[in-house]
Amino acid sequence: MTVVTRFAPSPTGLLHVGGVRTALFSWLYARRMKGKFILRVEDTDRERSTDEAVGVILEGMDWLGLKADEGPYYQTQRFDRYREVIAGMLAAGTAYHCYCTKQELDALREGQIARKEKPRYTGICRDRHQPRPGVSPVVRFKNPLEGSVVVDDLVHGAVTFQNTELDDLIIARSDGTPTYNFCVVVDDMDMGITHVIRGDDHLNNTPRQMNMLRALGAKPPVYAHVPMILGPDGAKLSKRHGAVSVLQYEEEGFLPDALLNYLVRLGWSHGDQEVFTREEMVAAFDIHDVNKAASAFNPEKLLWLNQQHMVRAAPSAVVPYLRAHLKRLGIDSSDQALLEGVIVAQRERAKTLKEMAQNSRFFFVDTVEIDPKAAAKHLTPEALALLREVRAALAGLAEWTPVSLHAALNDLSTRVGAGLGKIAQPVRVAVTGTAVSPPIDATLALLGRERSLARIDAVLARTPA
RNA sequence: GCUCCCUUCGUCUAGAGGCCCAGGACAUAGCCCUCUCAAGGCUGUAACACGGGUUCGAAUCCCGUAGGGAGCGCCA
Repeated sequence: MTVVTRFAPSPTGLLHVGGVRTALFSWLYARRMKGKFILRVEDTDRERSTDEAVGVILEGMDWLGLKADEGPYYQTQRFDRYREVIAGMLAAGTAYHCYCTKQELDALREGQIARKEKPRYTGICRDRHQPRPGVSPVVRFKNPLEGSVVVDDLVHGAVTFQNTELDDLIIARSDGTPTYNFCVVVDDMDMGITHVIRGDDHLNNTPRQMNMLRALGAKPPVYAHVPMILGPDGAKLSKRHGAVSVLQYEEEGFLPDALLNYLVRLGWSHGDQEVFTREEMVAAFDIHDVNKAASAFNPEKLLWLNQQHMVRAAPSAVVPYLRAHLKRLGIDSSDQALLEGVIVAQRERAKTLKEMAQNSRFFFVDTVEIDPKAAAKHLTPEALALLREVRAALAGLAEWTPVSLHAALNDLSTRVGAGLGKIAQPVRVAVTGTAVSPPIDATLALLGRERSLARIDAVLARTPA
């Protein structure tokens, strides 16, 4: 049997890391089992669904590289099918029209709550076959009155629910539109979903869905309810607690593989391994190994992983991402060799691509502005004197490579009896404008002879100190 | 209120009765390396929610308690 999984977000809010992780688990499981992964947009709530949210879902999945084998399907385009199924259920007697009014239901519910009972529909209309004038009915599913339902969950194990705890849920509103729990059932059935991987907030809905599936003569899929992701403070992820659009992580300079790597390790592990390539994740992932408990999102570890991925990835693979971030700073470079060189030089001192781009401006602009603080500290009269020596030593270099530059600076250091630090800092400030940069030999090499000497000259000429 | 789920260092986790006076990772502290900043290396601080059982022996099994979460909508 081929495994078919699905990711079924509703576009009523933004796609955040919680959703991304369930999408990732579904995607990984499908890849691992050589199955199929389907994207389905659950937009039956016409009121709250927005095109913007749909856009974020599509763009987000695309950025993450979680490619769907089928879809996106939209529930709003399947209304005819839902209506057909409902008609069939009404004919078969597994569903019935309910003429209770909202007011009556509210009163019923309030009474139950007042009596400290579980609020539920009591099935008044099960046997009322007569329409009530002026009331357009909803359609309810006729849930079994006895027995129990066992969800054999891949994460939680067997979970048993008594049918007496379940009531007859509405599957079609009075305006005829189908409701969520029903659409899910029809879709999962029609699309041949074999494994439903979703947030454990849906565990309580599962027995009803299984009952409906059985009423429709379909075999329920295997379920895996994965725990939720909490905010860094352990509170539920909400708009106030870091529940930002997944696209924000792109803007902040994260590599998609790093985010995925971070997310997969929330609730899942593979020995002591922390860093996974996408391929390694696919090879090692098993939904059976997912934990039951919710986990808190830790931004610091994400940052660390992002750097790990920047360091381990092939520089050429990082180039497009760095370019995108440089572009945001108004820098448009297509110098592949320079970009790769910058990545290698900077990746050990940046946690994000955004940070890397910011710290690398000086490699791409014509002239640099000298940070006054750095100048005050490192461009003292003595330092300028040394800088003049450096200028002379470098100007005569036959070749301009990290090795030759390093040798030249070392020679100068012993010749004038000053530590390398005394020599490197003024040069660094002169060519980068700041007191922080990659090793000075690597920096000079990447910058090239022309620009390096020009910047040193500019500083020497700048202040007639 | 009822039903269901969850509970190992600050955080993510390993652990499926003896290998655990609990291992790894992030963070944190110290040291080393060092041309800046990093990265890296080494060392340290730090956890089995609580209480009962079962057992020669429990983080691991059972039962409670406490705490957290979810569902109970003509929302998804």
